[in-house]
Amino acid sequence: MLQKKTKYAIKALLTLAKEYKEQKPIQISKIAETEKIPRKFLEAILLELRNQGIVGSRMGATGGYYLSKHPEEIMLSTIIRSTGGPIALLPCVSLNFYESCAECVNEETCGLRDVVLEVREASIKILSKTSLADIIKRENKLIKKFKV
Amino acid sequence: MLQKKTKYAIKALLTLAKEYKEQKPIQISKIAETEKIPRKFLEAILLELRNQGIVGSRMGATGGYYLSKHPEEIMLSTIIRSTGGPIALLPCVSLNFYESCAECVNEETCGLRDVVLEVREASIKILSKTSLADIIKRENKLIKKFKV
DNA sequence: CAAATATACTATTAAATTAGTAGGAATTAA
DNA sequence: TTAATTCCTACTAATTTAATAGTATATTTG
Ligand code: FES
Ligand code: FES
Repeated sequence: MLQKKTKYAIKALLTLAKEYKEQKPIQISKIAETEKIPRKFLEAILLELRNQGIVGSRMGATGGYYLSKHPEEIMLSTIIRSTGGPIALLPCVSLNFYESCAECVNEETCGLRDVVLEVREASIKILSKTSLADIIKRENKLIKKFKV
Repeated sequence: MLQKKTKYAIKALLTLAKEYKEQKPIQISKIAETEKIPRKFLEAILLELRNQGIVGSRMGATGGYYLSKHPEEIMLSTIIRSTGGPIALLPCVSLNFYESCAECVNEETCGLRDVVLEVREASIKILSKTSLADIIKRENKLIKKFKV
């Protein structure tokens, strides 16, 4: 399961993506309101995303946050990882949060690891080809579909 | 990420699968020892698996636990679910642990949900076709491969 | 039947993670 | 200079996960 933090991050970035125009900042409070995210929590999340280079910011009055890349270049897998969420089901197959399995004698010959590796590949395949722009596209398609 | 509980469950069931012979019980303490699982914790896990119908048990001296089905019939997806682990990345796409997304206005038109749904399908496809017997087979293949 | 050896069950406790908050410093526009 | 905004550090609260304790109940065996 993704943490709330990760879900909030995705939602916040989607808001930025929807009004994307290079370097044009949007305020935390506005994002918090439209996405129903606790203001202070969102502040911390955006700060983290900034330190990861996913968003940029401008301080002071009329300041705020903006995407540091085009919405088509920001992938779901990147967002999940940047907010501390491992994608793999077990630490022994995680690229970015690797940890060896204490109880398993030998990783190389672990049958469970072998399966879980396959699941990770399948998940990453989808998550790393889906950008913020793609999510918005999907949304529009769904809206059309349900309006009929 | 799978919980330790889930990983312990899988490991324990693999031990039972490796010595599978209908109704032949193996003791908790033996499993705990070979898989390095805290004894009392494993006791609780096996009890839960029994209540889910995945294993059977016999009380008293010479008692213990045994698989209630053939190792080929016990799927990874079933074990994960039985130990409380949702497979989906978000509760709104979980079959067995469904919960609506508080902040999302409309599930039907949510683009994020749409992606996450796809990830779930991909994961379940693998997990629900992989049985305990399959894991053991994979293990043997890997052992062969690395022995050469 | 009694002793030994298992699981069954209930109730806690401990540890770790996640979620959220508080408050002031620094920065910028007007 | 003032108002609006992000930056940053340090907490606190809530929830979930991991693990333990202790007693009851069942079964085998001498
Ligand atoms: S090595 Fe990670 S599950 Fe065995
Ligand atoms: S409905 Fe679950 S993410 Fe939007």
